[in-house]
Parts: sequence; structure tokens; C-alpha cells
Amino acid sequence: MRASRFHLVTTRETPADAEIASHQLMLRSGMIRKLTSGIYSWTPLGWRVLKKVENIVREEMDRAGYLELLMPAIQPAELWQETGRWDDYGELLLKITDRAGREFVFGPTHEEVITDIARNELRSYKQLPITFYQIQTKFRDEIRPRFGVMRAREFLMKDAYSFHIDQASLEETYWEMYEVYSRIFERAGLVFRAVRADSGEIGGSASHEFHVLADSGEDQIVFSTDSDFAANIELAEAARPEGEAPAPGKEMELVDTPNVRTIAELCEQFDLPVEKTIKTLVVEASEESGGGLVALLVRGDHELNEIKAAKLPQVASPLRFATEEEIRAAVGAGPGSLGPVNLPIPCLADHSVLVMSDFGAGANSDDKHYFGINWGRDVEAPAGADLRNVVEGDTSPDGQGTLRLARGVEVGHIFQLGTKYSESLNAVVLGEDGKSHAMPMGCYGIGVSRIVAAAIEQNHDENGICWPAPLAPFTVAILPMNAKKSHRVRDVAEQLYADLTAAGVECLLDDRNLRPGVMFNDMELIGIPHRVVVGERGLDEGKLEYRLRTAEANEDLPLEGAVEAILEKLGRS
RNA sequence: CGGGGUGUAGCUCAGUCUGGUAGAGCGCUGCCUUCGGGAGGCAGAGGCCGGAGGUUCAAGUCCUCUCACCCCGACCA
Repeated sequence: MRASRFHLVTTRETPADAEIASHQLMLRSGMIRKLTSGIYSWTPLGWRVLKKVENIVREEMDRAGYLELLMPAIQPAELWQETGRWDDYGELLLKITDRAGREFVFGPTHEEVITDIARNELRSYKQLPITFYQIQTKFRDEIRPRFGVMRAREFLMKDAYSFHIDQASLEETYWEMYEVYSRIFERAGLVFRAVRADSGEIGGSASHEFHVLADSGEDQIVFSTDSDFAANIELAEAARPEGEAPAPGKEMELVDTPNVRTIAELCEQFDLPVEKTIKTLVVEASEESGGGLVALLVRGDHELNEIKAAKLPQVASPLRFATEEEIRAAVGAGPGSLGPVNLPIPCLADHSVLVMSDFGAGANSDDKHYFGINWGRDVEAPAGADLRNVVEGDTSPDGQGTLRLARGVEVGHIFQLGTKYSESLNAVVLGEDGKSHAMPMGCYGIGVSRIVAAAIEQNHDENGICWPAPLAPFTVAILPMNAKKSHRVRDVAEQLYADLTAAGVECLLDDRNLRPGVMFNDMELIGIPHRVVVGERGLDEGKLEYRLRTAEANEDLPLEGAVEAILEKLGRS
């Protein structure tokens, strides 16, 4: 490709509404253009990268024997009403109406459609297992689109669905898919981690997420130093502390604590270690436990894990924090002065709280705290539960090693769905036993467009993007210096371009006749992995100049045999 | 959806408080000089100041209403 014909439009300045590196660099390099909130066009440059990702995904899916198809983006409401997700999926579902007033959705995912296909197409266990996939535009009406294509409303997704005669077959495909996904992210040149995950809205039992590690990631993931334990923090159970609370060493005392609203203020003003304090959070109780409110206790330096809490039978799901008015009505004190002693509502404590002694907590009376509280002596110990987020250094739940935390961008998610959809849509086949069986299903997603952003998050420097070779829009940039004035430079660059292109290398020849600095900066910004500079200076010595995008310095290549030397640099000789 | 903020040239932003000729830098067009890390000069093009009402002799600026976008929170690939 000739740069002069490629509509390369880069900007020096960073657009004001981009926060993270990938979004900024995608805009500056001209890969994407925003049409409206959460909806982007891909320019020729961006589209080349997106297609690279798409092709890797497609090749690996095909290699595994999965069948590509294409389903409609627009789906009839009836299908969604049949599974109940017309209402359950909530506001994320974009509903649209045709001229006759019939309702449709723009598909955010395709369990309904694929299961409809399966119930019509699949008759016998002999056709199973079978896995279909597609690469297609999805729309989810995110409450808050963010970070460019990282969390867009419209995005490109690879979604796959498998159908089975029994759970054992589902598990086999599930773990096979786990390997396929791992291969995809490896091939894309990404540093990633598979972690156990919450299965969330889609339902089902087992589930893993694949995260590209990046500091700007929206998810917190946890893994063990010594075992293969890895999980999303939403799901990571905290190891139960061993032993009992130490014997009381202090008397309980009631202390006036005006101007204390937070744990931090309490610790600072009264010189209390934070791990000797208790945070009392009040949430809505579940209906089956009688409604009302329930208090959750975690250690002052710990955070409540809302996902775990919502799964407890005593707690309403989804989790809802009580308002200050509700708390005052039930307890008679504000949120800053709550604690377990004389608490008039039911209470659950994180396991780590139950092994504390001589601790401080609110007195359920405004501007008063108790210090030196001990379980049993001063107040009956509440029931224990796993309520908190694990923290760096915790013992791994499997007992091997300690936990490390990292941030990740979720780029893939695999689920064992079970028969949730096959039952509600009556997708059954005849088994070997001659009876009908609802097919257990798996579903597997990859955020194709999100991978592009995640790859940049993981691979950039102060000059721009540093594409992993498999994702780069072009492999080699050829930069002629002052080509306008030197036919020699021009001819060598053209010949190199022709030869490399003939050898199947994707080259970008910068024939724009710009000043060298502009070309260098542009090519670094858009992140082309290999750069060859053709200049009078080098030609006099029979040399070209070569540089890897991520290298510190240039190296010379002999003009004679330059094509072979470059192919060798690409690992293609 | 709650809370905060911003809308002025293709982009980044001044100007709004205190009403009076619509600006700068980058980018774009032409010419000249320059040419190995975002050059310099000259000459240009480009704006219903997000939209609608209102106040005023006069509104980018003041008032009301709207729309869009961004940021912080709960969801997801």
C-alpha cells in the first residue's frame, strides 16, 4: 500500500474525550471515528487490524472443527419472550419496532436464535456434539459506554454455541474451547490469563473469563503464586482464617467520636489500627428471610464483595444498599456510627471479622463508638460468611501459595449453559435410548473489537502503538528520505516495495514526500513493527537502515540482498 | 438512572464573569525557501459560537427550555 493513497490521517494532539492510551492512540492514529456515543466507524487502517484479529479467531475456530454461520442481527420479540429474556435482559436490550408495529431486538447475543435453529435442525444424538459460531456485530445499550471500542455499544463479537447429548459431552467441548481460546490469544501475541468467573445474567454453571493483562483493565483478577488457582475477584473465595479470636485484652468502652464518618477518620483521630476496626454495611434483606434490612460486617481494611453478598440466602439479589433514611428508621443512628453491639437488625460477619478481638465499631448511636469489643463477652458473635474481596497476600483458597492481584480486560468468556435455553425453547433430540433429551449447551464469546483496544493497552510506548506482529496493519514501513530530490532513493524504495510485496509482505511505502520527522512519527504512531529507511546517505555506502519498532537503535542492512535480510528479520526466511 | 462537567473552524482550546467588528495554535489550499525526528515565509479557504425561545438598541456572552457529548457509580465481550 502506498501511504499517499491510503487515507492516513493522524493527529498530533490527543482528542479531549479519550481517557486511556488505547482510545487516545486509536483516535490519533486514525483507526476509528466516533459516530455517536459508543458507536464507531473503523477507517481503512483500523479495519485492517480488526480483520487480523477476526482471521486469527476464524482460523482457530475452523481448525477446531466448529462451523461458521451467520445469524440475523435483528430478531423477533417472540423468541425473546419465549426464553423470558425480553424482560430479564433489561435496559441493555435495544428494542425496535417495524412499520406494522411488530417488536424486534437488535441482537446483543444469539442464544435464542441459535437454539431456534438447533430445535429445527437437530433431531438425533448422532448429529451431536456440534458447535456453531459467527463473527458479527452486536448491540448492547450500555448504560455507560466508555474508553472507545473497549466498551462500545456496537461491537464485533465472535459468539459460538455448542449442543450436546449430555453434560459429559458439554464438558469435553468446554475444555476444548478453553484450549482453543488460549491458542487464539497466544497467536494474537497477547499476555493473558484465564480465570474462573461468575456466570452472571446468561446463566449456567461453570464459566471462565479470559483477560488481557493491563493496568487500565476494568476487572480485578486474582491468582495464586504456587498453584493454578485464578479467578475474577468477584468470585475468588477468601480462605477461612484458622484458629479462634485471641482472648480479650481490653475492657469495652463507649467513646464520643464526633466528626467521625469513615473508618479512615476513626483510625486517624483515635490512633486505632485499621485492622482493629469493623465496617458495618446495611443492605436490603431477601424476601425469604423476612425482608427488611441486614447488616454485613467486614474488617475496616477490607472491601465488601457485592457479588458474593448477593448470593447469600439472607441478602436480596441484586444487592441494594439501604438509604440513610432506612438505616436511621431501623437502627436509630446514621451510617457512620453503626456496629454489632446493640444492633437491632440481623447481622452477618465476614469470617475474618470473627477472629478479631479488642476491636472498635460504631455504637448505633450518633457520634459514639465502642472500643475494645470482644465477641462472646460483649456481644454474641454473628453467623460467619465469605463477604469480602480477597486482598494481595491472602492465602489461596486451595491452600497453596498466596494471592496476587492484577487488572485485566475481559476479551473472552466461556460458559456451560446447561439446558436453560434448550428447555425454554424445547430444543430436544432423540437419544440412544429412543427418548427426547433437552440438549445441554455451551456458549463462548470473544470480543473481537475489544481485543484491538486491549492489544494497544498492552503494547504501546510514548511514541504510539507497538503492534504485536500478528495484529499489525502492515508489517514493514518503507521510508524514502527526500525522494522528491533523489531518483536513486525513489527507485530503491520502489524496488524494495515491489519485491517485498511480491514476497507476500504487507508493506506501507511512505511516498507522501513529507519531511522525514513527520514520516518517522506517523509510522511509530500507527505502530508498524518493522521500518526500513532509504536515504542518500546510506545508499552511498550501499546500505539501508532497519529498525524494529520496539528496538532502541538502528542497524544497517546491505543493499545487496536487502529483501532476504528483511524477510529474515520477519522470521520468514 | 443518580451525581459532576463540557458544547465556539477538521482537531486542541481562548473569548462568556463585566453584552458592542468571532480569535490563536495545529491541520487544509497555493507559491517560495527548506529537507535524516512533527521546518520557515507570504497569500488564502474554512464558523447560523449545539438547538429553540426570551431579555436588550445590540447576545458567543444574560435568562428559560431542550439536545448532544464526556467524567464518577451499578453491567458486560
